[in-house]
Amino acid sequence: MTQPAKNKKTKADSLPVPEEFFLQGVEAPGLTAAEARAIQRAMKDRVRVVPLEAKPRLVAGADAAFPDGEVLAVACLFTYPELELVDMQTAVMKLAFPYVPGLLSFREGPAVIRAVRKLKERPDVLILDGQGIAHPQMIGIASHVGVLLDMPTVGCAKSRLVGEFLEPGRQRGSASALEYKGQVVGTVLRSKDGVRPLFVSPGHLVDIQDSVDLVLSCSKGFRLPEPTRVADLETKKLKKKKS
DNA sequence: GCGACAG
DNA sequence: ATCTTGTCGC
Repeated sequence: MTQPAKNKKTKADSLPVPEEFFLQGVEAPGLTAAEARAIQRAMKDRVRVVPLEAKPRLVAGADAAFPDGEVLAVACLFTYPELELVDMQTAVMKLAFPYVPGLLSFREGPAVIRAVRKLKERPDVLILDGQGIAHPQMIGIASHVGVLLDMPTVGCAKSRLVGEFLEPGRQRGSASALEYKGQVVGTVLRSKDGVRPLFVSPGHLVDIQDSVDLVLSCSKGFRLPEPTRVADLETKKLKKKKS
């Protein structure tokens, strides 16, 4: 048996063991899109869509902004269901991955994870700006971050990435199924009368019903639920400060 | 080959 | 996401 002159081994071939996905995958600079997708395929089996284990007492929201060449993530912690802000943490990193539809977690994930880890208390559930399983590989940023943090997460995106749906009613609370490849992967939810609907899908350790209930119970008069809304506002304030 | 395409 | 003032609507 003749062996190839070169034992070419791509980063995708030498996939890290689960515990090392974060260090070797997500934070690896120079990662290619193909390698990122390989990591997603290897990680997707770890995503668990199950009912939330217990009623949450602490809910967090995270989002990111991009001050030239950097990723600035903010994580906000709230009591639930009161929704009182009790902590806020940030993380700044060099931008190491471009925006590629379907690979958002490799661009924002690292910073978001760092910010969440800095919170003084561990959230019972985390809401992220993006998709959960409503994703081409069933592992959007919410699922990806949830697996890496081993924490319940909910994806709450402002627009659609994949799937078909019927426009939900115009009243707050109206919802319709988001289907993709014959599966219901999420809910198109009207969080406020007359506004554009939100695309809610389970990230990790939560199910579709939990996701919708949480987003709705966290929405206080605005389109976005408080955790994500406040994190987004803060993200922009901090970015402005930098420039 | 032609669209679609989280943030 | 980001570049950007005023402006239409509830």
